[in-house]
Amino acid sequence: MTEKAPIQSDVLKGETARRSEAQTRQMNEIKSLEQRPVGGPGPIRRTALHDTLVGHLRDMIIEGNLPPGTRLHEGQLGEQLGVSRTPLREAIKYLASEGLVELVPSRGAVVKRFSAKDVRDMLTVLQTLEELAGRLACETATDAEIAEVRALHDEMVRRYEAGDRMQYYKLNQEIHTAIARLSRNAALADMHAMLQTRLKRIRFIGHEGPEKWAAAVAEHQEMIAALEARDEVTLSEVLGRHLTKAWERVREAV
Amino acid sequence: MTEKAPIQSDVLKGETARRSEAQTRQMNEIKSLEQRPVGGPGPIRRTALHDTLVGHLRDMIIEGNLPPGTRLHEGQLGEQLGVSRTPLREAIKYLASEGLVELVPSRGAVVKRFSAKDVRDMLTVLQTLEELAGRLACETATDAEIAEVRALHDEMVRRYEAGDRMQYYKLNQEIHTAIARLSRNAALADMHAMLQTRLKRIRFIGHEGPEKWAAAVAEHQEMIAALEARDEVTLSEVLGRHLTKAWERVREAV
DNA sequence: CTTTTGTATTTTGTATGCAGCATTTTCTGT
DNA sequence: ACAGAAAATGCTGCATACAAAATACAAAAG
Repeated sequence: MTEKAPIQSDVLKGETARRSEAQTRQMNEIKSLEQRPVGGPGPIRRTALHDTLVGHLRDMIIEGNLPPGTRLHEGQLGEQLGVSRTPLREAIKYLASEGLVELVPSRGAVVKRFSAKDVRDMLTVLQTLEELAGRLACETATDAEIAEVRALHDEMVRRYEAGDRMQYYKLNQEIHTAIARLSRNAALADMHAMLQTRLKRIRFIGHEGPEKWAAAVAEHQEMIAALEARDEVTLSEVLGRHLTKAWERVREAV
Repeated sequence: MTEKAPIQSDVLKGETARRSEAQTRQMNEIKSLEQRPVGGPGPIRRTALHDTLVGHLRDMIIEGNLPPGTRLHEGQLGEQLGVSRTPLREAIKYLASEGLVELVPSRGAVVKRFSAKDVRDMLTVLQTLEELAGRLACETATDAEIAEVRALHDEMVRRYEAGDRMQYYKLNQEIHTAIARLSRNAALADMHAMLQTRLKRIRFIGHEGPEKWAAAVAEHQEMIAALEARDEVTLSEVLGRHLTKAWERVREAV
C-alpha cells in the first residue's frame, strides 16, 4: 500500500520534454512494484499493465485517496501514474463494470458514492452468499484447506491481541474470501469478491470500539469451530449472524 | 437483434480510402440502431458509443456469433462495427470485468468458455439470489409493480401459446429481472443481472421439449400467484424450484 | 525427416493528435 | 450593477500513429 505513495507524489511538474523516455521509465517503476515474489508453480507471468492499473486505482479508491464523488481526471491521473490516457481509460472502464466508478457521458468517470442503504443492501446479499458458501464449504472442502483457514484465523487472533487493526482487517477479509473459495463454486466466489471489493472502502473506515471488536473475534472463533466440525448448519448461521452484526458495527460510520 | 446483421455483413472489403468519412457514417448507423423509442421520463440522453459497443458485443456473444473460445480480433472487429480499436478495446475491458470474455496478456481477449459445472454453479447462486429477491419483493413491492409483472407474465403465456420461443425467452428473463428489481436492493439486482447475462448464452441454446416447456410455464404460473398473494415463503420456494428444474432442462445441452 | 533458429508479418499495447461538448469567463447592452 | 450572450478554456471521446510482442514461415542444421 505505502509503496504507491512515491509514484503519486513525485509529480505535477509541467516538465514534458523528452516525454517518451521519462514515461517509459515511470511505467517500469509501476511494473516492478507489482512483481510478486511468488515461488509458486507456473511461469512467472509478469503482471500486465492493465491489471496493475486496475489494482492501483482500486486501492486508491478503497483507501480513500479518491473519495466518493471525485471526478477521475484522465490527464492528471495519467501523469501521476506515469501512463498515457489510453490504458488508463481502459482500466477505468473495467472498474466501472466492477461498480466502483460510474461513467457519465461526456463527463468522464466519478467514484461511486454508496448510501447507507446501499451498504446495507450489499451486506444483505453478502450474507446470503456467505450462508450458501458456508454450507457448500462444509461439504466440499478438504481437511488441508480447512487447516489453512485455521492458520489464517490463528494469525488473525494474534493480530487482534497485538492490536494491529490493519493486519486484522486484511486477514479477516482473507478468511471470508477463503471460505467463499472453499465452496468450489467459481460464480459464488466471483460475486462474493465483487461485493467484498465494493464494501472494502466502508469496512476500511468502520472503526469499531474494543467491545465490538472482541465480539467480532468471538464470532470468528465460532466460525472456525463450525467449519472444522463441518457443521454446515451452524457455520451458515454464524456467518449470517456475523454479517448482521457487521451492519450494526458500521451503520453509524456510513 | 436482427438489425445488427447488416453492420456485420457488409464488410471485409479492403477499401480504406477516405476512411474518416466512411467510418463516421457507419458510426452513425450504429448509434441510430440503439435509439430507444422511450417515451419515459427524463431527457432523451442519446446512448454513448461505449454503451452501444458493449451491448453489441454482448449480443454477439450471447447469440453465438462469437462462440466460446473465439479470439476477439481488434482490427477485424473494429472494421466490422465501423469503429476504431480504441473504443472497442474499452468495451472489451468492460466485458472482461463482466465475465463474458477473458483477457490474455499480450494476446488479446477470448470469449469465455463455461463448463457444465460452471453453469450449474451459476444456477446455484442465481437460485439463492432469487429466493432472497422473492422474499424481499413480497415485502416491498407496490401493487402497481406486481401488476406490471403480471402483465409481463400474461404476455409471456400468450407467446407460449403462440409457440413464439424467442419472445417467450425474452419475457421470461424480463420477469426474473423484474422480480430482482422489486426487491429494491440494487446490489441484489446487479448480481442477478450479471449472472443472468452470463447464463443467457446457455439458455438461448437450451431447446426444451414441449412437456418441459409446459412445466416451466406452470411454475411461472405459481410464481405470479405467490407474488400477488405476497406469500414470500411460497414465492421463494417456487423460484428456487424453478431454477433447480432449469438446471435439469439445460444440463444435457451444456 | 525432424528440429531449431532466424526473419517477416501480424496483432496487441501504448502514446498522441484532433474534434466536439461542457463549463466558465468575459464582454455587451440595458 | 446586472442579465444574457458570446467567446475561451479544459476535458472527454475517438481516431490514428508508433512500439513491442507474438505468431507464422522459411531456411539450415542435426
